[in-house]
Order: sequence, then C-alpha cells, then structure tokens
Amino acid sequence: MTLRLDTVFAALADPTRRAILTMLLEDDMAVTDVAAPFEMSLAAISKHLGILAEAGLISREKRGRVIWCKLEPDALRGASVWMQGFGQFEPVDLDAFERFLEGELAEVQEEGPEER
Amino acid sequence: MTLRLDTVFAALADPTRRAILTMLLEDDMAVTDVAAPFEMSLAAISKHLGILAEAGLISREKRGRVIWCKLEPDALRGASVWMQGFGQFEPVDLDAFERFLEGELAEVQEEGPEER
DNA sequence: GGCATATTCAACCATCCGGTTGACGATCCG
DNA sequence: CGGATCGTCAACCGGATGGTTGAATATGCC
Repeated sequence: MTLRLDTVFAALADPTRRAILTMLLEDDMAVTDVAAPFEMSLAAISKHLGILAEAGLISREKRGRVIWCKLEPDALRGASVWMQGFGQFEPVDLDAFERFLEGELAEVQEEGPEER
Repeated sequence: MTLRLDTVFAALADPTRRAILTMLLEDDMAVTDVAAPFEMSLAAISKHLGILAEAGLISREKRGRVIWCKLEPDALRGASVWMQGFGQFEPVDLDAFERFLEGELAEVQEEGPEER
C-alpha cells in the first residue's frame, strides 16, 4: 500500500513518463508509436513503460508482434486521495487542465521531451 | 512548471518524507521533534526536510535556535490538478482518509518509519 | 566566558536511475 | 525460407539519491 504510493509517485516524477501518460490519455498506443516523438532510444522508452506498468499506471497487451499500451487511471486514485487529504482544493478546473494538456502534448510532439 | 511537478512528485515518492508531511498536518514542528520518531540520523531528516522545502511542500522559519517546519499544502495543488485530469475520481472520502492517516501516524510513532 | 542544544555542512559510501549500445527472440510477410 | 519489423534484454556508464559520521555554526543558558 505504501509501496504502491512509492512506485506511483516515483513513476510520476519523470517528465518523459508523465508525457507518455498524457499521450495515452488520447488513445491506446503501440510501444513504437509511444517512442516516436521522443529523442531517446526505443529501449529507454521500453524501460519507462516498464516502470509505468510496475506502478500499475498502464497495462500492456501483446497482439501479434505489437504491444499495446493502455492507460490505467485507477492506479492514480490512491495517490490522488492521499494528496487531497492535505488541502481542500477547489474543484478541479477541467478546462484549464485541458489547455495545460494541449500545451504539454504540443511540446512533446514538436520538440521532443522537454529538457530539465 | 514541469520542474515543479518533477520535484513535488519526487519528494512524495519517499515514505519518510510522506510521513513527515503527515506529521506536519497535525501541527508545526521543530526539526529535532520531526526527527524523533525515525530511526535514522538527524542529518538524514534534515536532508529530507531540505528536499520537501525545495519542492515547496514545507517552509522553515528560524526562531531562536529552533527551526520550525510548516506544511505548505498549496504546493500540492498543481500535482493534484494534474492527477485529477486522468480520471473522474469520486469525491474524496475524508473520513476514510482520516482513518488512513491515523494508521500511518501510528506506524511511524510506534515502530519508526516503515521498511521498504 | 563556557557549556549544552539545535541544525547544517562536508565527505564518503552503496545503491538506484536514466540513458546508451548491441544482441536477441518473436512475429509478419513476400 | 529469409528478411524486415517490434520489442526486450544485458551490460555498461555517469550522475542522482538516501544514508552514515564527524566537524562546524549558531543560539540559549548559567
């Protein structure tokens, strides 16, 4: 349980992995397609996907030689609940979030993953 | 902005640091008192507090020779919003959270920080 | 002043993390 | 079959992370 929070938060701490999750929010994707917009190697992306899967944030299903990655947003619930306990945040402004996501996606797709 | 998410999530990925935040939820605390229930050295706790402060999750104020640590839950808002975008989680059950927190606090205070 | 307390600093160590490259197994297709 | 594509594995590397210890700094107290 605590372990799950460890791995979920650790998985979310990397901008490449957050970008991947954001991409998967739009649709399921094959590993190669996930890797396409990034500048790093396919193996690196494969590792990131392994970490996300380990945290339960995505699932992977092999169909033919293609492995399809699917977002599993339920894995975020525990972490979300934990965080919400620290403040009565006002209801989430989903429009603002949408705009933010578009920005993040644009970043990834135009320039590759953001530098640190 | 992305940097902030990086540091916030990374800070939350460690169980000792989450336990510290939970303790600070109850009240402001001096560094020595924060360190008391843990088995590790004061210097280690001091480092953890530095990381939490760097992420904006706590603030530190020196009064006399004592440094008081204060929770800054606003720093969680960005991360919380980011996560909420991934699912329409039902309204948080604050009672359940309260019970969970009591469990976590009890763990820390009775046995020291949980092992991994 | 001189000692005790509170906290950080600095150096060190083992391990983890994020990336690379090259080889490998699996699958599709002509 | 043989070649191309998909994805992972293994070994390696540099830098970050989480911990230690011992010295240093700053403040409070007698």
